[in-house]
Amino acid sequence: MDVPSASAASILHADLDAFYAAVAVKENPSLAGKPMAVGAGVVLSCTYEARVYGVRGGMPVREARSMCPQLIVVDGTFGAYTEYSKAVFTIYESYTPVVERLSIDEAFMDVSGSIHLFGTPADIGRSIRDDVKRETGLAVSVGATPRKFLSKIASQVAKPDGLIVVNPGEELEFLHPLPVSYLWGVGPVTKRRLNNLGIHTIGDIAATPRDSMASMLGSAHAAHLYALSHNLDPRPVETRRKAKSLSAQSAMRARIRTLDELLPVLNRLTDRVAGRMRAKDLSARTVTIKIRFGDLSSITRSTTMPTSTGSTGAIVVVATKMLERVLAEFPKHETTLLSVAASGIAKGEPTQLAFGVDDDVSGGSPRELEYEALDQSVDALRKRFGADVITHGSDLLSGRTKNTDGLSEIMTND
DNA sequence: TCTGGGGTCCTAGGACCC
DNA sequence: TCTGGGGTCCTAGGACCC
Repeated sequence: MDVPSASAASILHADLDAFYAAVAVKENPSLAGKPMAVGAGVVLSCTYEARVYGVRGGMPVREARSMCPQLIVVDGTFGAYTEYSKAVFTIYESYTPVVERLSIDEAFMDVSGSIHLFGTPADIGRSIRDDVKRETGLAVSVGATPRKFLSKIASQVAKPDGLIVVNPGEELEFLHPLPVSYLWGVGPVTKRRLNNLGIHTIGDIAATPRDSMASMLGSAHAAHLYALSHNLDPRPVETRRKAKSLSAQSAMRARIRTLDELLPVLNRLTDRVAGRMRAKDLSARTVTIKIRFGDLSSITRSTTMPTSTGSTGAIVVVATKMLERVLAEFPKHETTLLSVAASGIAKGEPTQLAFGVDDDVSGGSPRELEYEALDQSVDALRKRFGADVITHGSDLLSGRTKNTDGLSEIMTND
């Protein structure tokens, strides 16, 4: 009898092939077999027919077109992706309850408890691939090994439309000949640094003293890569992972410089972030804005509040102050991207009223603001601050806020 | 001719507290 | 009074992932 053991190849990594492009083809079969890319501005995903020409995800659409003039580009704004993703994850969950969602098209599964029901990890990998193809028409590549990071590598090697199983005892033989870029955490910069040290394969990392990598990469990064190269990765498959931050960003084609032009964007982004937080009953303490300039350099500014909030109004207040600061600091710069993020996320905060006190009515934006989270009624706030205008965050954003007497302004959001 | 919209983790310096 | 060490929090930047 098969005894499920921790050393079996029982961690699966499943990765849908060219997900966005594949869904686009399913929705519009006339695209089948043609070089096609999904994206606007940059390529999100492209068919294997397009990859033959060198087209890759992340590449500007313009560049992709120059490599492959007959490339068909569709914009990915249709909403079928989540439907397909849900159908696929339902299949995964029919094989094991231990499914860790990495993204819309990627998951880890621990099938060690499913072996007595469905067969070996290799059997399960084959069954999942068959089910996904039959029920959704999509190809999914699967890696099955004893370790998370190794399964992820195996599924990459298996692409397109493949299955690779690495059994206990075979890991290093599989791993060591591969180029370093297969490792999670090795991007262009790290690859270049490693290559400069004469390190090209994962086996080279394993044979290099940690200290000589640490001086180039930092100690944590070096230790991480060294561990992976020796097949050390104790991380379990986790079914639920709490979000640590939420963000929204917007790239701007028309380059803009002034606060007046940027504020509507800031308000819209903040409303998106805060709305998503409230929908999940979350609140956050730290607000970060990121600005990218015309020369592609970027800066971030963050503020940590004394307490968490999910209020659009409170976040707008804090973000606006930072934006004003940045514009004063870089007056000549064009802004090409603005991002608003909330981190330090907590769950189930009590009722909050975030408020700002505006003692300067001449400017369009609130100044000298305080913010707190209060468990007080609006009436109590009105008494305390003498406000005669109470506005909701959404009113603030739609521009219907009235700064009548300018005594103060209270923004609530509940 | 410069490229979207989400995320995670790490580092380093300074402030502050014990 | 001076000096030192350890720990935590905050800010800013950077690399990387899908």
